[in-house]
Amino acid sequence: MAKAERIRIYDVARVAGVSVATASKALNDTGRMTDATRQRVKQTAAALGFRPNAMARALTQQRSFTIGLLTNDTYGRFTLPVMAGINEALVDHGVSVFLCGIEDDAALAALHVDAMLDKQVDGIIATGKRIDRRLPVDLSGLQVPVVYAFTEGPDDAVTLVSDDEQGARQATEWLLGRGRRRLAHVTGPQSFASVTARARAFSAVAGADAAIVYGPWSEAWGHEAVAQFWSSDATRPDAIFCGNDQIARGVVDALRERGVAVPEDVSVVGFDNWEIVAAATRPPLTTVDMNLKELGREAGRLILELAEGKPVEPGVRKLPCKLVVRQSCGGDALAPRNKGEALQEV
Amino acid sequence: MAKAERIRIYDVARVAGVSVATASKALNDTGRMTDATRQRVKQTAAALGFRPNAMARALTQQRSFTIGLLTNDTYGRFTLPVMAGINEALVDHGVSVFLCGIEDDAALAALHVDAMLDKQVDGIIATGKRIDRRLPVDLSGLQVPVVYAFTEGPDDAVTLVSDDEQGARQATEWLLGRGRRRLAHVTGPQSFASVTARARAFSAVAGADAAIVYGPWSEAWGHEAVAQFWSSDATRPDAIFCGNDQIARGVVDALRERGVAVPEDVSVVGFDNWEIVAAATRPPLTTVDMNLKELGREAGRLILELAEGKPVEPGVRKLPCKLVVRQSCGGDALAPRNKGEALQEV
DNA sequence: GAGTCGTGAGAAACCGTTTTATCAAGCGTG
DNA sequence: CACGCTTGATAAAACGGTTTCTCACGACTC
Repeated sequence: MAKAERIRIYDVARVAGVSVATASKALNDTGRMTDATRQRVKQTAAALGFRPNAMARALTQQRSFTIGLLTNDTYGRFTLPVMAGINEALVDHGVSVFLCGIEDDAALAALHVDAMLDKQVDGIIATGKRIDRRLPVDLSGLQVPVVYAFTEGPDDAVTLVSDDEQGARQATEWLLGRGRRRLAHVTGPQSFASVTARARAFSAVAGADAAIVYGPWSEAWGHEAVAQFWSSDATRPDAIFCGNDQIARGVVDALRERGVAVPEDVSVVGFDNWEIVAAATRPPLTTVDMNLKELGREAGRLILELAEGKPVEPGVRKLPCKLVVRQSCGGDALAPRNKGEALQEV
Repeated sequence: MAKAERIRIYDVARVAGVSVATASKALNDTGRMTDATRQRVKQTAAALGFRPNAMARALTQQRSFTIGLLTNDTYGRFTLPVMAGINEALVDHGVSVFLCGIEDDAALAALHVDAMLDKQVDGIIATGKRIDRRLPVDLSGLQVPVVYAFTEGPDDAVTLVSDDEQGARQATEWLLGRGRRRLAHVTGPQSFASVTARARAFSAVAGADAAIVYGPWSEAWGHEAVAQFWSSDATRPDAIFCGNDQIARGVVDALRERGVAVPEDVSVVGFDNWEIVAAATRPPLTTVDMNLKELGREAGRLILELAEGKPVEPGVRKLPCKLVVRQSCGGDALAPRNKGEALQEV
């Protein structure tokens, strides 16, 4: 099969019996001409299967319909849904995404950014695996707009993060709503901004005397925390809100091994809604979903507006989390309003 | 800070006191000129911070230094390492990657492919979550080269897959090498080509009478399989080779709950080396790594050669797996030669 | 019937680079 | 000293579109 020569606007013009200029204007719905002419050109183009060369187009217009996505999460559970959301928001506008994984390597990052700039991207979205860390590259002062999603940016930048406090509040209120009264919070290292934000919200709702313990983001830490709590009758909670799903899984496993029934004796809530962990836990975890895909969609929308020159208010935008109810807290009679939707997404 | 105008080759030429043509040739090490002139132009370009406009360049040359990556794995554990490998192979050549997630949606796929073609990609790499399924889009007869990685392509295509049989053989031999004699294989649905390939290799090494049971790819199935085996004294194996790490984790958990010691009483091997599962299992899993990153690197190298017009032999290339030794089989006195390297990558 | 105006369409310039064709100068040669 | 050859450098033509500017023509006005 011979490689079909790609047909150019020149061909369309010739076949339709008009000039190249007229053809261009007809196809872009610009300029003035008879409606008949416009239709004729369009039909000819369709018949010939004409597709404009995006390179040539980008050269004259100031848009390449291309954006760059920079991440240092190669490419873990946080970046993945964010990417999916970005793509979803942009595909309808004919915008393609350059994916660049930079492994906390400043030189590699600079290399990728230069390559993007050379390729005339209309904007750059920076994303990472941690909300309170910056990528190892300076994106300020670039000639293209930048949006930061799930990673820290300069103060005057457009930044999107999930609302950790709101998510933690919702989880805690849910536990209280199920009649639990002795709440505990088992979470990650205090050096994470997310950890302190969630802990703050937990304290505000559960009361200042509710226990909070910090440790690594691992299943093993979940086991250890349970061991600590159950070492004395006085410290045993009837509900445990965990900083992520891995810790929650460790907690649930440890409780089962001790003969403590989940959710009958103790309710457990996780954080992240990491399907593979949350759904495999026995019983499956009720957990907080950070809505990362929606965060990605929003990032896509914003970078698009910026690329089109529309003004976007700089600052940090917090997007709400939602609780996904499974079985680790018991029946769902008191499920929050968004429950149905949440389960659907699972 | 005023947006600095991007400087063009025209500026370089003017400052260096040469024509645009000379400047172009100087910078690309083509054409003929005094070495002094060439150096002067290069220094001027460097001093001015000149970066060529990739769009303009792509218009004249026949290369855009851009490739498209199509995946229906949005974007799970298989595509991720493959992508990382591809990027790694291409970044040094100044090639950027368009990432397109198509959710088994033929219309979306066609949309993305058209967008890629419009953007003059130099090639397309198709990848997926399953080695024996095709993407819902026909990539044959395109005017750009295509490489299939971890997904099925046409017979006359360039295809890269991991060597399931070799991986399974290595795992099985490893169990025999540790003195185990009653081997069993707990794996996924028989409808997967990977499953039958691994089972075939397992049988060949462990003997035709070694048990093989098929089920879903889940932890729960691991539990259930153990229950079946332990229902009778006659059927209890002393080593279990699992079809993936999730099943293996279910098996290990089930054994522990029954008071069967791993690895003392029973050795367990997984498949996939999915860090998050393999490392969190107690004890951590010895498992087969499909070397997906290397597979991605190879895909990158191949698409590059094809884009440069070099001939590449079509057909299926199988890349070897390697065993990653952790603790679920006991000490590592008999570790295979690649053990050191394997552990390093963990 | 001459002047004005709105309208449809095309010629040409342009985007930023590469590449081809051309050309002037220098240099040895017969 | 005229001739051909090599060499360094440039002008100009691509590449495939968009956009600005110009123009011819018919209708309308007075």
